[in-house]
Amino acid sequence: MADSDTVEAKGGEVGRDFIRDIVQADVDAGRVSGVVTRFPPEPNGFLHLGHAKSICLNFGVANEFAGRCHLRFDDTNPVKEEQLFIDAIQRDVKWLGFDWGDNLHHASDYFEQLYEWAEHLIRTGHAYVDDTAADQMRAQRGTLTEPGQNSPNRYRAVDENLGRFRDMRAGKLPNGACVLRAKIDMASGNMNLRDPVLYRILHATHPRTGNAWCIYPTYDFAHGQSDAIEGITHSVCTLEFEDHKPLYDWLIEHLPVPSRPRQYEFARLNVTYTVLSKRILTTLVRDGHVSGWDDPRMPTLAGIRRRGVPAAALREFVSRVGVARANSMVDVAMLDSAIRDTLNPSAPRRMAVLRPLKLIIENYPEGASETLAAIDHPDDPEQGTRPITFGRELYVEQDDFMENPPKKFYRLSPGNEVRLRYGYYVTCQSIEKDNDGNVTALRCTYDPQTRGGNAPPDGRKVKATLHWLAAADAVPAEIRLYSHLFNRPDPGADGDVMADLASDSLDVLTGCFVEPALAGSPVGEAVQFERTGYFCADPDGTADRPVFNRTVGLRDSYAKARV
RNA sequence: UGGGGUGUCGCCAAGCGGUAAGGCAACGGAUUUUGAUUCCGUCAUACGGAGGUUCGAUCCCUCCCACCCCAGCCA
Repeated sequence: MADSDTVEAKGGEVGRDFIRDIVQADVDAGRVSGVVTRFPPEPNGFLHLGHAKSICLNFGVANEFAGRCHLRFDDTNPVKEEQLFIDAIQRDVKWLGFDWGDNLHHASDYFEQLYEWAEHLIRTGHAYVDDTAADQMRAQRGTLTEPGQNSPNRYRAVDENLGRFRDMRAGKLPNGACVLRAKIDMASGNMNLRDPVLYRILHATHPRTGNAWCIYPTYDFAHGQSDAIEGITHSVCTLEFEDHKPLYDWLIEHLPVPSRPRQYEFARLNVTYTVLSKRILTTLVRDGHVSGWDDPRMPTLAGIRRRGVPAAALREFVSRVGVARANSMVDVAMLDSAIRDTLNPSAPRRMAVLRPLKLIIENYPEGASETLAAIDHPDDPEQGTRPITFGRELYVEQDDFMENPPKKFYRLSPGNEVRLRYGYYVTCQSIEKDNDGNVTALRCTYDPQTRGGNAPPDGRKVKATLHWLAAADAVPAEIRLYSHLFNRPDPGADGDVMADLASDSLDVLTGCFVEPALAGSPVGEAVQFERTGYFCADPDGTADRPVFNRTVGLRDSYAKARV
């Protein structure tokens, strides 16, 4: 894992938001003796950018108020959950820089207690077993504008309910035979209060409890009670659970739970050109549109990490986005900006040529070469320098040459002089072409008085400085360029998300060269390829053939002006 | 005449009755051996709309409009 720094180690100021204001007010008023939050993922997929917002919020608040944040797996639906996801989630939360300490919990840890509380509800007349078939139950629930109807089983005797519920637990009934329902109000305007299901029969193997259970609590019955058991003071979730709060509170009030947690909701994160829906991300992986959950184009923490984004950049992004209750769509440019701002101060500079064009220096002695010094970081002299080789045959970027340049093209063109960074001034004298008219090489001359890239005695200036590599020791590499997975800012707005999948989100360049210093780059460690972008080695690479991922490009005002 | 939310600059987002923070983007300009970085500067007489209360309203009230969520034995 490339990024092991923790939030504590980073320090930094945190913005204010309505959640923090509520917590602060509760602390000030003495309503809570300590702040306890929780991040409660269901282990049915990988964590993504949206989860990062929740993680930073929950762990962040706990840290700021010297409280604690639990990692709790909301594992109440065994048919969707897997150990693979449980492991990945823990890895990703740690990578993001947060530590739950001893507070790793699972809703499944509370199955026995939850079961007892379900019986409590039955005994107090607040819950009943309903044998109504699922489709009929749906019909009886009414619609958004019409009230529902009471189930014929609603007034079964307590003893009968208890016996039936125990039969459910004992495995005497098949899936779907019946459910346990809370007895609330079938006419409520809030659908969640129309006798919600608390338990269903699921003959399935659970990743943690195995076959110990064949009935499982629903989210509504498990979540608030788990919060109460753990002493959560502020149960923060996303807006779509707002309608569940009355049920959350109802259950807490009708059960002998040990504490009184409160639920608060914030708007989930949306980012342009990406999708943060577990259902769709799962489809992308399952149908092979990406190489896996950690494909660098994926908005998953695993994918983002593999692309080379440091955890600190994600935290910075989340902090810039803020926390509010208004649905919004954040410009992905904000993420790119946070990544650049995080990487720029420290990423070592290197040279790499993505699309090589041979450059031959006619007046440089054949067979000769020399070693020059390249600065590792222009703003951080502490990083020092590294030796680079200069010779008669070099590679420069195809984009840095134009035979017939437009007005503001400062780079190489016939007759034009440029600086080769840390090398020499060179002037293009002529070009070589193949039979198809493609430029195959540039023939140049160099000025020996500009060694190191310094201006010559006559004070001549050049308008461009190019990156380059000596053909003699350039290391062949594969470089993968990624762009948005979707080709519109609001994928799926027209209905079919898959129809908006971009066909060109992955660009694999195979004839690339990188400087020798890059040969053994540790996987995931950020470097800046000068004038190109931030990159990191991908695990797919080998010692003699490294593979690099572009994390994010550099700002390019020339490219922008060009279009 | 179902319930619950939200509407402040192109995109996020502060603001909590006293005269519109900040970030991203954009656009100028300076410095620059990365057309990068950095640095300066520009960018809401205006807070969904209409009324009202007030000396004064983005902040309070009323009505209206738009958008989001809810009818899983998913979370």
